Amino acid sequence: MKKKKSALLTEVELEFMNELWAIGEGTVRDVLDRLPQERALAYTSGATILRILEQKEFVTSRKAGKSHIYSPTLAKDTYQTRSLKDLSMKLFDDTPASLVARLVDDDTLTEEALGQIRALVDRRLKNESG
Amino acid sequence: MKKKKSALLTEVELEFMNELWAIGEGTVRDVLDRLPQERALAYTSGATILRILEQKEFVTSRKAGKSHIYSPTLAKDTYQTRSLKDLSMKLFDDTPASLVARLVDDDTLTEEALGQIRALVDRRLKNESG
DNA sequence: TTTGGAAAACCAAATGCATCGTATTTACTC
DNA sequence: GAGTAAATACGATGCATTTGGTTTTCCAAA
Repeated sequence: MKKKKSALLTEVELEFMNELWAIGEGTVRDVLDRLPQERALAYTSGATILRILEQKEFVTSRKAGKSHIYSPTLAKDTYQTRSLKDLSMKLFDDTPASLVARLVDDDTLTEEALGQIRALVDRRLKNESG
Repeated sequence: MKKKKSALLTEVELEFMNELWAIGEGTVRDVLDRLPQERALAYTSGATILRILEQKEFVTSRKAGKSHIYSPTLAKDTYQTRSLKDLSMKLFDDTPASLVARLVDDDTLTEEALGQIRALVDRRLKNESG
């Protein structure tokens, strides 16, 4: 009885979800129109992706006129957390600190970004409920 | 002429690379023996994965006796950075700070882990070459 | 030195999923 | 009812994962 829910989005699925998260909800056309110029997908391709997302329960749809309007069933935040957990588990021995260690070692990080990161951590530590 | 270097490991490839990184180098048998009990892959499956990794230039091999010995061509650190960059780009608007924000918002993070994270960031900020 | 066997390499493919599209049908609008 | 835009059905292609069957390679014993 292994309920091995995949839970993670594929590359193209994520591409579509990002647009849905940005606009809240939308039709196939809405999403397609938001993709970059050079990404010239056929209408049916977009429809297929959204249908698959619905099947995997990442989105739901409702009928409006002749179109379906799709909306995410999970918040982007939630999915971000899930992804980080997955990456941490697979590549960082399930140790979030070592993930951050690698991140802040990145030479291309700006000082500004570093400052922001410290501020975030500090704020969180202060707000810790005792 | 798009030279679309994939650059990222698949799930099983990563599983194998993790073992190679742990032991430095090894044969098909060496890697297979390190996988968890319940992961009962056929020998040929392991050999195939390593051959693909070699083809993608994530490992090289040398002959020793009748076996091949495989070793990584890139450090785990390097690949960690690459993965984080990819995740940050695809899911965090290319803003590492928001990635950390999500990470430290995770309720399951221990206070200890949070402290470690802050220490890392502080150390990095102090060591900034002026 | 030959040979027999074990371990590994090599080859070729089956399965399943992700991506993308064409052809066809359906459903509004005027 | 004609025209248009969306939905649905269906399938081609390619990659990831896994394996079985066959050949090669090396070692050790007769």
